[in-house]
Amino acid sequence: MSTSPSRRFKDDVFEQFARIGKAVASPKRLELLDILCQGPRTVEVLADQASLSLANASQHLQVLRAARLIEAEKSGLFVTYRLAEGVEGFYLGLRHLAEARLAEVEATTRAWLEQRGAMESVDGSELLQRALSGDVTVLDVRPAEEYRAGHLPNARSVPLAELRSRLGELPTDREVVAYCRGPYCVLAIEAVRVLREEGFSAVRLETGPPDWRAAGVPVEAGS
Amino acid sequence: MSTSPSRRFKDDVFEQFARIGKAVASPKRLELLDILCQGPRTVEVLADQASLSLANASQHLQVLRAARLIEAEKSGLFVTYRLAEGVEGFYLGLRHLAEARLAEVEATTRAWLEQRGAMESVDGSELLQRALSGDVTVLDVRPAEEYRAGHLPNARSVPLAELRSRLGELPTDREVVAYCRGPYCVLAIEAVRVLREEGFSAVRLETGPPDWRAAGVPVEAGS
DNA sequence: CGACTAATCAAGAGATCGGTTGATTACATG
DNA sequence: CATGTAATCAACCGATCTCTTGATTAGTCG
Repeated sequence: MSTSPSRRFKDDVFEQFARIGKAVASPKRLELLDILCQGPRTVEVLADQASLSLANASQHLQVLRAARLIEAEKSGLFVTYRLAEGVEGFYLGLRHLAEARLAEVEATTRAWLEQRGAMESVDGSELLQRALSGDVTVLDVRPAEEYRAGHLPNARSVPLAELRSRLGELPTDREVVAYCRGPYCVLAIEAVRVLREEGFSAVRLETGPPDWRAAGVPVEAGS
Repeated sequence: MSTSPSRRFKDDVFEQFARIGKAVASPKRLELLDILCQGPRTVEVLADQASLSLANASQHLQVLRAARLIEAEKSGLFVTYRLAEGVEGFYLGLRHLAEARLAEVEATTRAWLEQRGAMESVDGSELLQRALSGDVTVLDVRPAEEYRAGHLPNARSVPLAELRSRLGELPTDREVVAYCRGPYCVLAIEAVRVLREEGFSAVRLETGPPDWRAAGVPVEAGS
């Protein structure tokens, strides 16, 4: 059976589209994209954060690069990968679609949060407004370096690892809002747990820098 | 080696996200989504338009359904599939990303169009404005049934199959704008070729109903 | 009820994908 | 130039995916 030329054309086109699809068909590659939404990273860091072997991470990154979703830049001994133009928006769109349509995502997160005893879910945008307003203490509990790369205007950097030892710095009469990398990062969840243990009134802001950028919320850089 | 609970959580979450990715990792499934952007269809029609065997189409549709991208409704002997909420936007986003980032898509289309001798590429949005303004003849060359489901305000339905025999209906002193299902549908390309052969000044509008809906362009229904 | 049809199910062959391991390349540094 | 390190390449196995074929399930109609 012979194929019509227009069929061949369509097959070609959709084959191309599917390259993007195939690139985001693997959980690990999605996780790499998620990490890269935070900013450029070297292969080693990516492999570490995504719990992959170096070789495996490198392979996944090359798949993403072949689909033009990320770009590589070699400087000296290190290769730094960054998201390509327009990919952050696409990834967030995929995530939102998954959250909206797959009840399982909600179920998984709920299960995790409940197990950590942190379930009161404050309305996200309202909480973000309060964080921006300045009448709560806003904590950025990511590693200091990530804080430097971009953070909420009046957030102070207190990496989770240092939180316990720096509790004295925090005013005890104000509510504390903690955030980290986004909805599926666990740093802020842990931070809130610690803060509550120590008697603070703390809540978690579920969104992170990528979400804010996409929504046009101002994100400061530097210390 | 034991995995930390937070690693397990992340793995679960990204596994869920990847369900969406896997669903759009196949060219055939993307084509099915593309067709469904035009409106609900039965399995048989989908199989036919995508050049798939019935069983194969059914399988692909079930993959899409498992990812909650489409919904099925059985009425009598037929099962009608439709896009789920928010999926059209996601699909268009994927397509735009592919067009923007994969030079190969551009190359494929260009090759096809050149071969058909139809390469002058008029600016899309400007052409759409002219089509809406009413001072050109606008032809919807899709099957009549699809015209009825939604079309540009002052377009008239002239299915490609009937075009040659109905050329007399068209004013000869005005430019003709023909459109079909979208950028990767070949009906309008063929229509423009025919029209030019017959002495008309004709151009193709590359966008289609899904694009217009996404852009907020009014789309009328009925005859 | 029996014939017919839309759609799905089930099983299998072949291709593709994912991750591991060990070697190799490319660059920096003493 | 020898050494060390970031990253990639190459080969391989098991798992998953795709499509085909043939049987099966639901629903319609005479």
